[in-house]
Amino acid sequence: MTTVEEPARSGGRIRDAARTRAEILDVATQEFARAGFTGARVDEIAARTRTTKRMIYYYFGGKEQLFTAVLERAYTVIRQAEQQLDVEHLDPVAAIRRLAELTFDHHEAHPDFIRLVSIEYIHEAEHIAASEALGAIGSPALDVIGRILAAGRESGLFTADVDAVDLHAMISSFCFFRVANRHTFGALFGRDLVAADQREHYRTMLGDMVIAYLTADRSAD
Amino acid sequence: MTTVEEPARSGGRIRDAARTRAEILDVATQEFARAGFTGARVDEIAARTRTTKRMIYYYFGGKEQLFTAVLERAYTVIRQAEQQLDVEHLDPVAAIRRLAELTFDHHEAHPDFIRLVSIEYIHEAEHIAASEALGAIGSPALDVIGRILAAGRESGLFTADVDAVDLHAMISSFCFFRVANRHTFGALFGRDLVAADQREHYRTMLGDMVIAYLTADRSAD
DNA sequence: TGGCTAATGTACGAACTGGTTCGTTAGTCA
DNA sequence: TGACTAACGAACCAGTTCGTACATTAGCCA
Repeated sequence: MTTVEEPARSGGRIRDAARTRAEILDVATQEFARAGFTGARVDEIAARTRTTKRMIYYYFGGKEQLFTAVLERAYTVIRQAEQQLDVEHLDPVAAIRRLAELTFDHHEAHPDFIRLVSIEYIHEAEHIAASEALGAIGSPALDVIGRILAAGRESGLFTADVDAVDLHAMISSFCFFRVANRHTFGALFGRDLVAADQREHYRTMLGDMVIAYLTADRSAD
Repeated sequence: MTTVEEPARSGGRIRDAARTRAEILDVATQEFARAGFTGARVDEIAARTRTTKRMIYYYFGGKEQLFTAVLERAYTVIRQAEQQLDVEHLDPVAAIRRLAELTFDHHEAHPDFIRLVSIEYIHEAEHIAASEALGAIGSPALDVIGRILAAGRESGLFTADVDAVDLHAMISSFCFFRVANRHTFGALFGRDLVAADQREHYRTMLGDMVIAYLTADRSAD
């Protein structure tokens, strides 16, 4: 989440539409992630900004559209990370593992993103549906996965018959759950899935799981 | 979720503490799942009940405690399902697959439960923490998993070095994600993870994944 | 340099919401 | 059978919350 820098306000009013907009988005992201859509307070967002509530309505139109804008930016960030992925020079096994680790790392580094997605689920993805930007964003990772899968199957290493979307779901589910259920799981089973000293353990576990699934001996089938 | 039956109200006031309490819980479960904790309206819950808001405060004390009670009952239901599990006569591979399928089926059959857990995560599990009942509920499934794992390792079938809690997390993550991200994932990737005609596909995929992980050839390690 | 507009700030209000106050009644038990 | 209490209902209240009407100003361009 790109954070707006903090230039000491030179007393009077500053006119900088881009900065004002970005600052509202930053604070709104935090507030929505903190309290959910309904729980988030427009006044609270305004108060933690160097501008006023009036500007939120001026730039975004309303609470609903503001949340949509927040989601759009959050998804853009993860898509950009995926785009920087460069694994196709690796052998299929290493490539998949690398890709899974990228997802793992991103989820861990962006708990706010996970919270926003959880919140959006409660609202049945209506804001995503309302956004043209998100409908067309696609997922670069999907193309990469598709190519790695094809290469792996061709070489005979991968035996599983999955497509890119399902494998992406499998990888995401593990990464998502670990963060999204950190507190509930912790309270119920007494284990912190995001504890720092367990990080490598779960990161390896994810890779092992995906590779085992893809390369399992299916001669008995 | 046990639903209260609907005896035609015989005109006057009926006094049935247990029924009133249960009815409030039923409606509250729906309302909280629908709109989240903050989004849920106490007045709305009362309106959809044959009693009044006054009774909610009479029996539960407040919105917060009502939500805690709703969570307690929801978790109790899944724990009961786990308790009825009878898989220890099966071989380890079949037993684990059976257990994974039970979790799969329960998550699919109880989307409201998934929503409640997601909502509780947004509130950092504070209601679970506030409930003595939930702190001690444990998970019968964990004991079962532990015994199956031990048997599988002893027979040499299972090569993975996981404990019951982590395997439970792995199974749950797949089942949880599929339901919890149904709408968001669908809107972004155009695939409904809970589509009826894909049910067997994902159910098999889960089992394959877990078994592959547990039985993977680790001789190269 | 003067005017024009995008950008900004202040103050307010109508509707809502969780929670409470006060009064009523059904059922039971001595 | 009468009194006592658990169970219930209606109306209300104080604080909050999204959204807006109105006033103002910075900065650019003719």
